[in-house]
Amino acid sequence: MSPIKQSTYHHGNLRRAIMDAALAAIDESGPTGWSLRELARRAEVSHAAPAYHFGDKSGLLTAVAAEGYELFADALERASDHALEAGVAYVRFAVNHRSYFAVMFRPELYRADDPAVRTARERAGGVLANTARTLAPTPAQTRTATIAAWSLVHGLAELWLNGALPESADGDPEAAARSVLQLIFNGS
Amino acid sequence: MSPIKQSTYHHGNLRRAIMDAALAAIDESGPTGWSLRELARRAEVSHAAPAYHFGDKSGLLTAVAAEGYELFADALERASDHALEAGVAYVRFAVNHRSYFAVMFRPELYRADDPAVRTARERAGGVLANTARTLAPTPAQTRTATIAAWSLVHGLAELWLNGALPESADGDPEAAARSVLQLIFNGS
DNA sequence: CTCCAATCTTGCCATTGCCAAGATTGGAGG
DNA sequence: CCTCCAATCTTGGCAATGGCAAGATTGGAG
Repeated sequence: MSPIKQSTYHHGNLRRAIMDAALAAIDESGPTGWSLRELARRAEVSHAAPAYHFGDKSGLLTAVAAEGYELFADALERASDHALEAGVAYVRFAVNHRSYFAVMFRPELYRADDPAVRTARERAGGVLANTARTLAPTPAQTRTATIAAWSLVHGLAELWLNGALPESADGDPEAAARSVLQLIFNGS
Repeated sequence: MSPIKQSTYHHGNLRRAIMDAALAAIDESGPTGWSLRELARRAEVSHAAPAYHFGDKSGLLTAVAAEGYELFADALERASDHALEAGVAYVRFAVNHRSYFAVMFRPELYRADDPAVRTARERAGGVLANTARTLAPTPAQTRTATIAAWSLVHGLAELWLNGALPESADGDPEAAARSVLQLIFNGS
């Protein structure tokens, strides 16, 4: 709008802007339904700016996964007092941060052995394992119970996100998670 | 090897050959880790042969999803006598046919409203719902129990496939499914 | 034997991912 | 205040990709 021509060069760090554009794009078209150049146009940067900050496409997704696992670990920690609430938090995170979630559990899309990713993922895994530990009827079944609980919430999140459940059209994911978890934990 | 130059034109129907090449490629690099032209080279056809048979990339994945849901429904039907065995069959299908499975539950990759896909998916869903019906403690919880059972096996399959569980490196997915399901169903 | 529709190929173009080289900037050091 | 520099960002270019259009080949119908 200004009649004075602005510089064509950006100065601040565009890294955040590009990440946000990527998250928005993933939200709309899935983790692979967009191109780097399209992203650059969204963020109003040159077509090579993403490559400068992230190396390449899988580098960008690596950063998304790392940040995602950090946020995920935070969210699980906040609810780790009660196993049931932690399960609800798992599903809530998946639904409210679907861009992160859709990348995190598709290791073929990014460098899963990246140090930042590995650290964050292990932190989240630790919280999860700790929370699930209380669920096993006997100590010998700790591992099986952990896998069962994890599978339950992860499966619900995935089915909800990809629209396999009719409920995901208009329903409330947290309520669904709560009733499923109550049925499994308490038999009611 | 033959000294006589073969015709450069294929005659039979290449559709099957291209599908198989696609399945192999998906197996190696995930549902989006390959290109149509790479596929054509694999199947030793021209670079436009896939487009003739499937229209475009998402058309090819639509065909994969449709065939996948058919095979999936078959597999579930064969085990539908016992809920637990049906659950094991769910996981077994995911692991043994990961190419299909990886596409089926990513509707943003293909045309989910395709008639063939829709029919096959509804058939599989029917078998699943029928099998799970016996699990609810009270009739009012039928829906919740169905979602719970589905989530459990689906989550285990996903976690196993993307390597989130350490067990998936060398373990036996069917055994894992069986112990998880026994713990949830029988409490042991 | 002729012809045709289905099948498959070649040719083409805009777009993409990525690399190399150039441009611009704020800030450090004098 | 000036110079210089490293980080940041842009422009330019190339091979590969997806998809369309047009041409080639074939088995089979009549």
